[in-house]
Amino acid sequence: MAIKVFIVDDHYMVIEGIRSLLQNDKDIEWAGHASNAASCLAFLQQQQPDIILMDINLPDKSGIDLCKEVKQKYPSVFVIGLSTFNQQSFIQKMIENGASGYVLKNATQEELMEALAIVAKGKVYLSDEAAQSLRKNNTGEIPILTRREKEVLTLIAEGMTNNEIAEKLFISITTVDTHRKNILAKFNCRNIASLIKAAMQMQLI
Amino acid sequence: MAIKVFIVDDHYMVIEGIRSLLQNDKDIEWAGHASNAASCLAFLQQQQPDIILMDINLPDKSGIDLCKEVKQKYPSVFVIGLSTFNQQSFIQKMIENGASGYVLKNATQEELMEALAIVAKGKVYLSDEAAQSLRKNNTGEIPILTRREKEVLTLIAEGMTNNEIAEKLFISITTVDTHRKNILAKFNCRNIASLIKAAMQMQLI
DNA sequence: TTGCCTATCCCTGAAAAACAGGAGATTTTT
DNA sequence: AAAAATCTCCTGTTTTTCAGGGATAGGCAA
Repeated sequence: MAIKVFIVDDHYMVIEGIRSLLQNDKDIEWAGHASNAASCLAFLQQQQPDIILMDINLPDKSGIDLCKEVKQKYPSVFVIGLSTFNQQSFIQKMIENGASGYVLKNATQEELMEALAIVAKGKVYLSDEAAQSLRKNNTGEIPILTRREKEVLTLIAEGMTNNEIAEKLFISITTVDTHRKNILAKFNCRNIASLIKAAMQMQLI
Repeated sequence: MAIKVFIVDDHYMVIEGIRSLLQNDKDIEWAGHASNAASCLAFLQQQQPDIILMDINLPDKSGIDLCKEVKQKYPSVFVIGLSTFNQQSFIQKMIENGASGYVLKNATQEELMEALAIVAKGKVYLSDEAAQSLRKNNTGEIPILTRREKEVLTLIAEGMTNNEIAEKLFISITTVDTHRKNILAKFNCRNIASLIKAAMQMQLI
């Protein structure tokens, strides 16, 4: 029985690319495509494919969130993350949210077919690069920030000084500084520059 | 006579998508593809296509720089920028560097064909969204950094102190400080936190 | 209730960076 | 060749950040 594959990606050319890669394979059935999370969910109400190839960057909702929602509502549908970014934090998040695989957009046809075959069996497929970046750099875990810390982090990223943040939040400068210190520790960063970079990469800002 | 089209994009699926979009058109001849700037330039030494569809995010060099280089060496080759990002700063830069068009990756087949046809005639094509974002929002201008400044910015983002950067680049601390100062001025940022955020958003890091 | 944990709060002193304001040397552009 | 941009370096002052430390309030579990 052919594997029914559905695609969510806001780039027409990527959809077209995948379609052309899959169309000649008899084991694959093209279930359709969506260019945003909303129409993907609408489609799933009508019918469920076997596998969804899901872009991480969607216009209305991140693929990471969409994945979670889909797996909650339709646990039998397998999700493969699709992304330009070989970022372990993304990969990790997708897997945590129930994805069965992660494939980079520069993957070859063989890789893609392999991923679909393996995931269809209920196993997990990670493209080589993805697996590699998951293994090394275990530092890439997303730190858990408290409400206050998130607040402070956001304000820091907006360019405010400790002084200004303190005034805004009605707390002492030294308190802001402590938060800052704790955030740095959680991110394992030496200074604000690398912190902001890391936080941006993890899409926390 | 068919238009010879060459593609530079590091995403296999995008290349495949475009190929499948173009392959049935008799006015289009597929000249080939490259996945990075270097092999694109190597190809051009052998032969020149009529139009290059050029991704802005290449692994070895930005499409913006590559465009400049290509137009310098082969002025008769037309370049169409290809990108996920509808950012007027990118569009502007590409046009400044001699590109004849800018198409988003979520463009339809018709748009793409139209762009190729118009550009082949020597005119400029901008996708509707691109044109629109060129008109409004002059705020998103990408600052022009010198080579040294880019270098320093990158090291700052990696969390290095002025001192360390100075050692690494074999220049004085005060020089690093000057670069830092100039970068902040160019970005119109108050401090490093907001600078890094801005630079990340502009994909400069 | 007591004890533990976490989030929140605060302090000091040293290090680092930002800011102001200059200036000479080299490379690129015109 | 002249003008403009870039890279280099300086002094001194102010501000911010960093790295120690410690205190308090609230939630939760034994």
